[in-house]
Amino acid sequence: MRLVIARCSVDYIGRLRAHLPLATRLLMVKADGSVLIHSDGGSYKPLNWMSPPATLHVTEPDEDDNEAGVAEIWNVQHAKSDDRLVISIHEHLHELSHDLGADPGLVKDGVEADLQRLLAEQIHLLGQGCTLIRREYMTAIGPVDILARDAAGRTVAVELKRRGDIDGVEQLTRYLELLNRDPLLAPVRGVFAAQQIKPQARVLATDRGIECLSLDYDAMRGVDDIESRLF
Amino acid sequence: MRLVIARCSVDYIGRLRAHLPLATRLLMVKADGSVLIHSDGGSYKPLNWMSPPATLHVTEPDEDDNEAGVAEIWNVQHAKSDDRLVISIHEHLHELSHDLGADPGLVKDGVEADLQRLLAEQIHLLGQGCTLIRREYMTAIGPVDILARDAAGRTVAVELKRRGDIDGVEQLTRYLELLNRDPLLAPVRGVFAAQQIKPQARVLATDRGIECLSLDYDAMRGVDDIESRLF
DNA sequence: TCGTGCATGTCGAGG
DNA sequence: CCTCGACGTGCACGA
Repeated sequence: MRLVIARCSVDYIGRLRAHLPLATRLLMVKADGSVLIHSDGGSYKPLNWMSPPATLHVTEPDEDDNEAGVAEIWNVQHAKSDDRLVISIHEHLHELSHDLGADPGLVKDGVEADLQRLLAEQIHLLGQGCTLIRREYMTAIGPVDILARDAAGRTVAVELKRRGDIDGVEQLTRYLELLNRDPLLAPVRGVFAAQQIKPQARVLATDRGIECLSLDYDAMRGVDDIESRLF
Repeated sequence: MRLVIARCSVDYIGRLRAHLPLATRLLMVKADGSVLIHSDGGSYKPLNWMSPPATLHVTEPDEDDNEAGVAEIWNVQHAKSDDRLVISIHEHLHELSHDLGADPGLVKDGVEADLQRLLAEQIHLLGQGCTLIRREYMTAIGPVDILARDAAGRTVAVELKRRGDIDGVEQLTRYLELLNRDPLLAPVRGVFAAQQIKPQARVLATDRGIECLSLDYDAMRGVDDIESRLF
């Protein structure tokens, strides 16, 4: 990785066009040829960037550029598209290079997949006597997160979200509409399950006869840990 | 901005939990307290990060940490939530600080507005004899991208997307429902226009009697260029 | 390789 | 403040 602090202007030409006026910024060149241009604020998104794989080609400024104070031009060309980044460097302030090597990568815990696994294992949270039919039950308009059968033998379709919002209720509504056309499954109950369910989503779900289920992830993981320790 | 190359491990506890095993990485501390942890690959998204506003508090390692080889611990606490990043620094390899100042920001040119302008200008793409009523036709629930009249005199509501997926069909459905209550406009045809339309969105649209229209942006821009050259 | 859905999404506009 | 929609979305996973 190569880090350069420089006064520069930047132009991106590709899926759209974008321009950064002259200012002091951090240029980060990664081992795979990707380039990030960061300011001293904002979130993790760079002001501008080039995705890998890309190649960096440094050229001398032409007469006009030279007159404008450009010392060096970086042409960053994406390897698989016409996307191009042109960095006009006016002043080179700092430089630092270091080989970081490969990274072991991030280990995540608590994304929707974890929540789905836990709910499938603790399917009784849907109600006494519920049994799992399957996770990721495929339909023409996408997979239903969890399909189960309740104590009375009715099919239950579960839409699972980390944060329950209106669009999640819409999604479940579409699934229910489709599933209820299948005589082997109908009638199908809907359950909207999430760690947090927004009031508006709860109102909409209730209005459509969809049950809301708040999930306590820490408690569910606690149960999972205890079960794991038994084996 | 402060840049540190260090051998470190990282733990994030917040909306989820995430862990980065010990490795050499770039730590970027911005002026607003945000922190980014980058490896030497991947795209612009850091391995882990803390959004602003946040505060960095450096503490000495306790006995266990010391034994494990930790030299220094960075506690990064988000100012408005419980999100927390703990960076255990084993080895400090490089350091570089520089005040970048405020950035003038990115100037973007021509994205979604272009597609809408082009379709309005080439309204015949909706079908022979179509005429434009207006762009951004306002309704109580938001603006319809394009409203037109077809050769048979029927109103046509167009929802325009760069990438057409189910959400766009839902949006157009809401507009059609509303527009069809207006006796001056009803009956209103729906056209879902996008550069690419996903199969599931196409299924849903067709099921609801909404026509799908794939747009060739390059061709449309080409026509635009030719027309421009005539004047 | 391509398509699909999630994301600690981020970001900006508008009510 | 919150909601909604766009994004050069990125990203992992499955067909």
